[in-house]
Amino acid sequence: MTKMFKISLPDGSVREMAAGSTPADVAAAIGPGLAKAALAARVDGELRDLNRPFDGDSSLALVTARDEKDALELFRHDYAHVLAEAVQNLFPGTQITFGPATDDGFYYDFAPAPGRGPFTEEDLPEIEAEMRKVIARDEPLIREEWDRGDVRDFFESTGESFKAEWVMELPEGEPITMYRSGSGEGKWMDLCRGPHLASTGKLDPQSFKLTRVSGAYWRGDPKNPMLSRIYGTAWLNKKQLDAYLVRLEEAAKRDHRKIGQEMDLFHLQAEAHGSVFWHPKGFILWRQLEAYMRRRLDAAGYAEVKTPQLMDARQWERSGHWGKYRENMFVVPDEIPNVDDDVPVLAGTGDLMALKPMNCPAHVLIFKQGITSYRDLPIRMAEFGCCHRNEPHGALHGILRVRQFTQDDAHIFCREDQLIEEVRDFCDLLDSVYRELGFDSYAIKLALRPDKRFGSDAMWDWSEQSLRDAVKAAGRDTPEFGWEELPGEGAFYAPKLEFHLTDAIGRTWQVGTIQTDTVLPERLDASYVGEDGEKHRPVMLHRAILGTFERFIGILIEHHAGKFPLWLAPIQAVVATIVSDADAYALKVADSLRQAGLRVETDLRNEKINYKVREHSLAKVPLLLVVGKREAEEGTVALRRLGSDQHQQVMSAQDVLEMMVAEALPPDRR
RNA sequence: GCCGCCUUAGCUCAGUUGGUAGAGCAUCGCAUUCGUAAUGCGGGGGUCACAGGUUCGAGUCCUGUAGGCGGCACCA
Repeated sequence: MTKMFKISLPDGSVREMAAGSTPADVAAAIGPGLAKAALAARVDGELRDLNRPFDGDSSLALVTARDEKDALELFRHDYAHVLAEAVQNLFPGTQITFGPATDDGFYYDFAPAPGRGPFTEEDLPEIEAEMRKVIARDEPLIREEWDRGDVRDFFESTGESFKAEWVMELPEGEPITMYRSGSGEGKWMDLCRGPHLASTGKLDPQSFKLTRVSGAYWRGDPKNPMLSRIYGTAWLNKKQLDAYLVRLEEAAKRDHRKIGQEMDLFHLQAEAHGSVFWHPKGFILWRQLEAYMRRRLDAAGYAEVKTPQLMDARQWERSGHWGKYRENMFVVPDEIPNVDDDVPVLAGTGDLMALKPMNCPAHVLIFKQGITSYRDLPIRMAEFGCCHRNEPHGALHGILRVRQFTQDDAHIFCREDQLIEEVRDFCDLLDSVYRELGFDSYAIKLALRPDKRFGSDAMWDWSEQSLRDAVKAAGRDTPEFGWEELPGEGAFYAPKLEFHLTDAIGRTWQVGTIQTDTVLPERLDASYVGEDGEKHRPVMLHRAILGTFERFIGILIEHHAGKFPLWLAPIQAVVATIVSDADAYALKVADSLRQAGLRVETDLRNEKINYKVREHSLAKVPLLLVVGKREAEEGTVALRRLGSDQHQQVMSAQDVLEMMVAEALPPDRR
């Protein structure tokens, strides 16, 4: 008698199925519609192939396109598989490596065939066409379990050295899954954990698009060969794909680099590679933000300082930066000989100085002046510190990643027993600042000890745990905050809590941070006198909320798409005339607004009002005050808000002034 | 730093198989005084990123350099 398995379904019903049967059989037994719609199966919670037989009594949930998250993941993974097959069909000798699903699609990394360079964008249409052929052939994807050594032998025989290398690092003894496309011998094989759809024909040939190519190191290590990566995007249907492409185009319009130029906020140029030229309008954003942060820090018990740009290299040696951070530092000679001669710019000797890449050592030096009692702690020392870091050139990105930047930095010197509370207070302050600046959501990560580091493992254990505890105490170690731990990503002196915001096209950027450091106080011999009269080491918390003005303003520009709230807007209002008869009145109105501290310009040009409205709207000026003969006679203005097409509101000049003054208050002053 | 692509007027972009650079917007001048997203006419503006090379001739082909863009790696 055939052995039967009990398969329980989500609706609570149980089906008896013969051993050897599969989720596909269950779907077929329920109905042809479901059999057709089923993409994969969740068996006891694990996502599996539809045609993989049950191991025993199981719970089963069939996955269809309605389970959007699972379905997308399956489709994207399968597109990657089809991409690899298509590439090998077209370019024999190309080696396959890895090809996962991503947040918006998939990619696959290839080692180009000997004599052939990396793929270029010109190759993509041909590859897409071949992918559609593979889909049209509706090749079954068959899961097979292989022995590890057999997999290696197979890939060595087919010249797939990357796959052969990788498989030997998988755990020994466990069965390895291989997927075979098509039926007969010699069909396409890939080493893959799966699961996959039942066949390539389950994919929609119109719902994916290959988007770009790039280089990527084999296994992410620069010492390894560079592979050629092909990216694609894939969605459940063509409509979703099109919507995604439109969304990308829309997002590109918010790009801070584009808006920065359009609104004349800043520029970058090769002669100051990686440093920002702030134009008057852009610097208004900076000044507003700086004044806001200064008020918030004052209120939170910080004391502001200013420290040197350049310090003797020996000081950086003591702090450890010279040893661990040297390649990122700009070093300058203290003396240049023969200055009267026509010497090359770089001919320098004598002592070396370095531009500060961080403010922390200088703050420790201030801390060390005089004697600090335990009663003085915590000391919260803040600086809007301008730092220089010689970043890898390929890493620079608009004003989000630059070589000269100003941090809203501070260091909190405290006792161990004060640490949790300080971290928690910081998290609260940061949360309040982000919300006031319009960011309701952000992600929190804990970056753990890197390979290149100072300090004992015990110190790191303690530092990491203290940050973990503080986040837990603040109730922020939840998925809602994108909480995760990142092994190996900490600074060389301390683990970091990282606070991330997202740019227009969905890339995330670290902005805020707090780091528990016991290394630097030790290296620079900072101490306080405790209750017991003995010297003790303070804990040093490195922290920033905006991170840097450059990056934060860049994100702020993208977040608002250049349409800033009134308190930040570089030009808050333009008084525009309809006819020259109103010129004197327009100047008077503008002047009274300026006297009230508002940033106002006038537009008295001999142009039609339509033209002026269009121009100032495109310039994203929040308020347009239109005045003609009528307004001049009645002492009013016709107010038009950015984005409120057609609507205008006639108000007395005095009312507009009062309204604007109230609305232009920074969020902490309301 | 690594891989691919890109660099033409202030901005956005055309420029056929190599034959000596063009549009729109902006700017300047003139006219127009007009009620909520482009008034008309005219003028000026370019070592085609930079440096070499091939060629009778290079914006166009080749090499190198510097930036930029998208990734990788690195990191606020």
